[in-house]
Amino acid sequence: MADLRGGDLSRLRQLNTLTAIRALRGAGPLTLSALAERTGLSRPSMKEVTDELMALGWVEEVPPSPGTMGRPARRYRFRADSGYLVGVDIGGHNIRAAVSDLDGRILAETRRPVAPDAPLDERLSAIEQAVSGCLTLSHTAISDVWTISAGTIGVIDVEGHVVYSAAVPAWRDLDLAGKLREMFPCQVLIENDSRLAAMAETRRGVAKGAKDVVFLHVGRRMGAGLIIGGKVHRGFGAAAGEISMLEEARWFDAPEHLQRCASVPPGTPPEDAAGHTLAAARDGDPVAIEAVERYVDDLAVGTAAMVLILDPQMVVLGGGFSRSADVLLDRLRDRLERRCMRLPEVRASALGDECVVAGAIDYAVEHLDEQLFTPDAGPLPVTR
Amino acid sequence: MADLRGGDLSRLRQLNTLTAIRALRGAGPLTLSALAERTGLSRPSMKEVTDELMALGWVEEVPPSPGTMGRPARRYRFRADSGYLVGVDIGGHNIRAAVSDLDGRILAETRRPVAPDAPLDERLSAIEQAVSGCLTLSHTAISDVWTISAGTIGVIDVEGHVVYSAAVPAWRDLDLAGKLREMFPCQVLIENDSRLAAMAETRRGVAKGAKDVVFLHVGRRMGAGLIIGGKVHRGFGAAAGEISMLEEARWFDAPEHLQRCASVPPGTPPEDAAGHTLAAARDGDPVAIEAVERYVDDLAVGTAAMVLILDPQMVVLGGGFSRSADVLLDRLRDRLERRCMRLPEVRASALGDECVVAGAIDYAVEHLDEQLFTPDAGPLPVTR
DNA sequence: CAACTTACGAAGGAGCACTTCATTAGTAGC
DNA sequence: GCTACTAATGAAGTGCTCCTTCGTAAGTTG
Repeated sequence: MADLRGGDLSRLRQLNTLTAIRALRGAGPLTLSALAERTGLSRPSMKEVTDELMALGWVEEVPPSPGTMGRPARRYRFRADSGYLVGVDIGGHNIRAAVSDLDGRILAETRRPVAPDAPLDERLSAIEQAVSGCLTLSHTAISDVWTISAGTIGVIDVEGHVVYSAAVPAWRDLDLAGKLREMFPCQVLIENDSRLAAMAETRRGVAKGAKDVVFLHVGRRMGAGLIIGGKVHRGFGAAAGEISMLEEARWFDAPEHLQRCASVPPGTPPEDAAGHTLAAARDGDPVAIEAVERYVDDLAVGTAAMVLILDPQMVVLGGGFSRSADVLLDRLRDRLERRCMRLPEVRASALGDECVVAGAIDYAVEHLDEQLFTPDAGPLPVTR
Repeated sequence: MADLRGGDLSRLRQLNTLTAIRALRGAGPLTLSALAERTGLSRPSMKEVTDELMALGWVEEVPPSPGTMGRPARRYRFRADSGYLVGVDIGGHNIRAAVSDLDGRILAETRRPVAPDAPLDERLSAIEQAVSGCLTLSHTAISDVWTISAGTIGVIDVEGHVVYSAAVPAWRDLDLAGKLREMFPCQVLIENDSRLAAMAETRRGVAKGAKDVVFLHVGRRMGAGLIIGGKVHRGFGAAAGEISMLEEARWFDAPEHLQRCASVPPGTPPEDAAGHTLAAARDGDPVAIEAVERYVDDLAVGTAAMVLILDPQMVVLGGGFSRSADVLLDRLRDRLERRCMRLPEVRASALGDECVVAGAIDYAVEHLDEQLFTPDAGPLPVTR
């Protein structure tokens, strides 16, 4: 019972215009006939629509492809470069940023280390530097950026305030969206990093096309991102996926098994300890294997809870530890098989460290699509 | 990226026709002007649409309301009685059935007891009797029934096969939808009972309008139904909500605390034991209170898992034990507050034993709406 | 260079919704 | 009982969008 608005004639045109854009996105350059066939419209009507879109700057003509029979058809493509999107991953130890076109194709990427206990100003200026760095790399002006989309640890409310963040002390109660809006003159979106990573997996990763996905963000901290019905699930208070708060789920302290393992050489910096244990387990060190077994035992409890509650199509293992997925995956699968009714596919992320940045960009793309393809949004804006 | 179909002129008309039906549903009889205003169409256009709908039998004229200024406007209403829906609750001990009109208003209801260990044939014939009983009560012919929608314990796959059912032995591996199709000459829908009850709560119960709801189906067996984004969440293998399978969630044996309580008089039939304990706790019996405390302790673990994972707007306590919600609700709220990040609203179902039947009917209504309001479904069928 | 293939562009036609205006059927006041 | 007022009705005319059809243009192939 969403809207009760009946259709005007102009609305039909609007609908067809948007359908044309939609058909041009993703698919490469298309001829008029191909477009007409895909959308079900006749060529003359399609012509009018494309003319309008060209005038508005959403679509441009590309040279016809030679070597074809008959008169060469003119081809049109979506001008993905008529605007740019920026994704930011505000992690504890690193700030990553990437620039993409409106199709979400990443053009440049940067990374800046930052201390976990750095004061707020330092952290914010690292963000600014990371963003301007990748803008420079991709020869893009900030004025051409339509949306900046950032992911960070913690619970972020609908307006972009950080409600809660265990990992970054300076983050708490911060109006992050407001701060970023002061820094950049464009639309700002904020989301939880695990949710963004989950999104990236369903858009461009191993879970491409899956509708119900549980993404495990495993590293020195545990997080989860849920895709339900093909959409990111935020929850009523934007706190969905925080299963690590539940003692019985045994997630909170699970990484300790890896970090405090006796096989880690003394003097190893704490951020590398778990990596050592996982590597040792891969090489057959029995002490390390024992630690990994205990780690996966704990990981599997919270995961089984999510699988039993949601019955997803796939569980994706991502985050820092997913580099050692070969050590973890079969063990996790084994535990889940015993605990769950139906074992979902269990796979490792293929996106690695870029998953949050990519997800932030995918989130911005989705936001753009929603703005475009919501019928009641009024006429298409001019892009130049 | 759902459909790429551009709009035809006829599609615009179709869209407006459906919008008109939509506006007439729920809202009572409407005048042409009122309809036109709601849908945004002009009166002349609306007139054509209503004429068409009258010809097809979807809408009928009602006498104009007297006592109004000016020329009395003719009024139209949706013919909710041009078809009927039947909802069935196939429980362990009872079969319930109800007949409703196309708006989901329940016209008649019946109940037939059946033994939990009854053979398949007996159970199926009880279903047939329950359905024909309420058809007789409401003076409805089976040929006027468009859809039969049934809810039952267990995991039901997409085609209506029972994949798993712990409670009803004869149920396992049954093609329930097929059996019902043999019995009744209409569309058949099958769903898990907890999910249907959850649906009823968001359509007509305490969770009306809420988008994310966890429904606890508590009684001698534990179940859960999830509403996510306003829709019933089935899961990829239709096994969502089966948290009681997880040992750590402590749901499976939770009812034992109530059933084996020392305050239950010896000789009480097992199905009444828990009711006794809950009643005794209400009266202040310390032994019973102790049992209830332990019960809610366990109930809260699995519930907290769902709340932390999904962050719902509301938790609804339903099922047999919800009659004693006054004893349970505050205790549950207290536990959840301690365990969860954000305490959702916690409320008791107001629908009682009818919740599954009502949900089955709501499910059928939703199915009908989807068929009607999916643009690509072709022209409206004639209803008479 | 001729024949063939394929796309383009203009013209004519149909369907749907909008606006406008005279008409009709009631109620309220004298 | 008559007149004035109100609000819905029905018909006519207009505009927009999309469709079909047909002649023309721009290539490739033999």
